[in-house]
Amino acid sequence: MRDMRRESPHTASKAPVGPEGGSAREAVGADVAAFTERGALPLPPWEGPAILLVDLDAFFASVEQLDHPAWRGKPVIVGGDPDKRGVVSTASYEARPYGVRSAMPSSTAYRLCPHAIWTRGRFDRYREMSNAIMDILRVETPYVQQVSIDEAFLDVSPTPVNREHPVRVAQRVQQRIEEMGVTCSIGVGTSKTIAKIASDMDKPRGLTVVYPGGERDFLAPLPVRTMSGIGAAAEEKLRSCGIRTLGELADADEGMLLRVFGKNGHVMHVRANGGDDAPVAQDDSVKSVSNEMTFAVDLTEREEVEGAIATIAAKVGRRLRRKGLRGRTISLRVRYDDRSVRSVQRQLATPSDDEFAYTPLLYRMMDELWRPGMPVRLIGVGMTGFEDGEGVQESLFDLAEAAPSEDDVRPSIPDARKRRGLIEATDLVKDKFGESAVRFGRELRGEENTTGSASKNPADYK
DNA sequence: TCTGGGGTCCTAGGACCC
DNA sequence: TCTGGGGTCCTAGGACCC
Repeated sequence: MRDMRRESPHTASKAPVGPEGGSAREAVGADVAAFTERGALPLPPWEGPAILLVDLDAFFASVEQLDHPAWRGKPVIVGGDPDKRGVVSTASYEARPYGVRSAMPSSTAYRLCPHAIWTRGRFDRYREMSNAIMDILRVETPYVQQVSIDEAFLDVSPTPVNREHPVRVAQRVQQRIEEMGVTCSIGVGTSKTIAKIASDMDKPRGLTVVYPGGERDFLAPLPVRTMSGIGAAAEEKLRSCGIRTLGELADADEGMLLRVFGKNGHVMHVRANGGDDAPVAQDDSVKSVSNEMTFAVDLTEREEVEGAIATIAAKVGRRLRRKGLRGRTISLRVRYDDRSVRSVQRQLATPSDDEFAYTPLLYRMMDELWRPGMPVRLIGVGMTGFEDGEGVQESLFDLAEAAPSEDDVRPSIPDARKRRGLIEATDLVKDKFGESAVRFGRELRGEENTTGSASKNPADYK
């Protein structure tokens, strides 16, 4: 692992600076071996807010290496099949010198590193590990915002009650996580923006600290793309305005940024100046649930498409029920073989978690997206519009009493009751024997034509 | 045999109401 | 009859993140 880090493109010449202009890594020690020896050294005082971003290193691959000792020290790739339009979810640090990266097509990764150990991933296991690690973080502070399966912000600002130095907290967190069998990189700063960027500076097992007052100098030389929220499109627009670094962004005219980027122009400007004051959020409620399927071979027949919709709709329904959520808005997304995407959404008369209720509506929505002779590459089904107090259950009686509407998909009372019983029974079977144990008529037969990959989204493991 | 899947948030236009 | 705003909801699409 240590050798790999020297090969990382991020580490060279990017040591962050503190108020005295020195390297924070000098003051702090960048790895566990160093900080356990130097742990007693006095640290420069910390005034004001302190945010940590904890990022688990090559998380999925690291869990696989933890669970398979024979895989340790070897290139491990978690991702979809190379011959089925899959992509790399995570590459272990041993695979990265070959050029393998996240989000790369698996076929490319296979060419670069044919001897790598491949696995589709075990997401329940990653979820379990992630939850255990998040519990460790919550021992340090209740102010933990999990942003994905392998990342979380912590607000560890010193208070009159707890004056512990934020860097000491970060060192302890790093050690506790290593005791779990995986490693992490941590950024420490006065805002989420700074902590996030700092955490990316030194991986794996890095600890990068930007002291209060050092924000602008830290950010100024970095390319704009480094900052979260600036992607390919914004980078290109900024470049056409002559802005390439965060320093140039910080000095840019705010009026111009507002004209070009709207509300986001202000946010970008503030953040580039080190002024981000976004709180570590406590709200982690789920806002949408969706499933997508990319087909290894494009679909051309309407019947195949409806079969796929039924399969995906059933997955969404099952996840909604598991979470105790019912949504008011159903959406259908189609990607064609030219990669163009079209989508439609509809309001349901009654919030639903029941695929038998909304699948016929999805078929009608498909009529609007259907392009005869245009092969279908991907289909997605999503539900949004959950009630505020999520998980509130409606009785079957309420379900049948609600006012009818044009797109009403509700059954009669006896139908609803029978169906609910059927759904609960199949959910139980699927809990016990797995997702493919029970299939209904319209659902796709087998998984052979789908491509698998890994999600790091928080909603997927709550 | 290039380019997944799960999310969040924003925008812009239209409908509708007051 | 023509003219306005503002507010909210809905819809489609897109940028962005891990």
